[in-house]
Amino acid sequence: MSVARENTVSKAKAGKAKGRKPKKSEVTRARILDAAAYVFRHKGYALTRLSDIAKRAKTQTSSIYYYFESREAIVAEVLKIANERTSEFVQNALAEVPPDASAREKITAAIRGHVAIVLSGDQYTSAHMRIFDQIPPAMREHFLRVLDQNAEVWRTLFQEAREAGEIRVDLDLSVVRLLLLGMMNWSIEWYKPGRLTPDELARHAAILLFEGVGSAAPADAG
Amino acid sequence: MSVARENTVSKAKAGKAKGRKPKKSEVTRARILDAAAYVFRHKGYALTRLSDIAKRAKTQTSSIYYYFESREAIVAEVLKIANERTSEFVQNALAEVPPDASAREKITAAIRGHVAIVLSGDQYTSAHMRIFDQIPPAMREHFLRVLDQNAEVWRTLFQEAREAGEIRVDLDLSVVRLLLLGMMNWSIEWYKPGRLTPDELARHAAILLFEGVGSAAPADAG
DNA sequence: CAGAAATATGAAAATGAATTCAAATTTGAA
DNA sequence: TTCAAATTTGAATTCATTTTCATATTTCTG
Repeated sequence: MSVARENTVSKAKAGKAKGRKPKKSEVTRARILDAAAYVFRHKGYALTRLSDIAKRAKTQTSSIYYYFESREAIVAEVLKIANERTSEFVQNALAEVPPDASAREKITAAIRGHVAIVLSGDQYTSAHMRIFDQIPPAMREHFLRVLDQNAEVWRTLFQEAREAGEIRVDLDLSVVRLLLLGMMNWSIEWYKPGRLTPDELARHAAILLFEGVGSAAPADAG
Repeated sequence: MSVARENTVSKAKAGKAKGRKPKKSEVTRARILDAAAYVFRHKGYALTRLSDIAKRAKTQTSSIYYYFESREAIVAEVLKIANERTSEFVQNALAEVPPDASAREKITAAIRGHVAIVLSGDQYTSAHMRIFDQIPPAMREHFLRVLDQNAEVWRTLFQEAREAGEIRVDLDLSVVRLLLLGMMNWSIEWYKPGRLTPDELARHAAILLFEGVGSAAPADAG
């Protein structure tokens, strides 16, 4: 029932390296990014001050400029990392289902992965959801393209499902995919940890997607 | 099958009055609000300048202060109107279904109403979606309460549906309701007029909700 | 442990926008 | 037509924040 995966989020890796000792500047840079993600997540783009970020990163506002060109550069980096993580989570979840699984099983796994990261409390992902449509147009443009690339996995999954006859033919695949993404992404607006686990939410979403809420209910809508 | 009603959105009514000649100041105030909604919708909260609003309303930045206390006061008014309209649309859609209709039919109608306003291009509603989580915490707090009140209609509908045995019992009603709202609200992020009508999108959402994509398409599906 | 490179700092400058205000203009009622 | 009230205006003011910069401190290497 539960997903065994080690799909967890760690601190921003300072430097691409695996075992190399991180340079001090890399650590600081990562600390600033973590702080930025946190503040952006909680305050939104408009209300976030460089000084808020500096405070949380235990440094000076002016020090930030040693690591980043500008405020925008920080935002861009946060969004980039968020995208990487989201895509990673979905990939990991997918990697766990056996290759011969049905398309429906794969999609269900992907849903669990996506919901997991969205609701993980990961600051980067949360920040992304929160600030995406607050950023300057040019940057938005850029990340829309990134987003669209990441959507490719989903497109493929739904395509497979249709070919396997698992999706009724009077529905538009794109619309279905986007509605599903909507359910999942919007959940960050209302989800509060405690009453409901992400996996349980994912189960609901999968049921809505594939079976609908009608039990053996009277379909008679005359 | 289609929404026969004249569920349309008009310019901000200047003054509560029905037939009274609108005072000039009321007209101007409404023009500023319309402009504000438009700019907020397109630029988001952070990037909207009072001067943008003024320009679009064909007035001066400083003139705005004759009508509104502050920037915040404008935002608050825009959100208030948006909430009124959304709730109105859903109510209207509901008013059309015969009282003895099944809960499922009512919910389907409500979905059409909600999607209709969300995708209507109405500046107020769009602005609401766009800026809601960018506004200052206190205001957010306030409007969350308003939102929750408006959600009451939906709660009631789902409750009815469950009592009528139209919703399988292993699902949490709140979760289902919120996932549905998510599908619909998120659609503003990706919907582009043209390829797909709001009614068609609503149909997809209703199918996901009640039947899922896996079911066979009914032979005679309108 | 010296000296260079890397990093951090606080103060000052630059920016950009919201808001205030006193005065000018327009409106509408008598 | 007149005059008070309503509305508009542009110029200051205020304010908060980003960014720059010259200098100080720390870290790392040899």
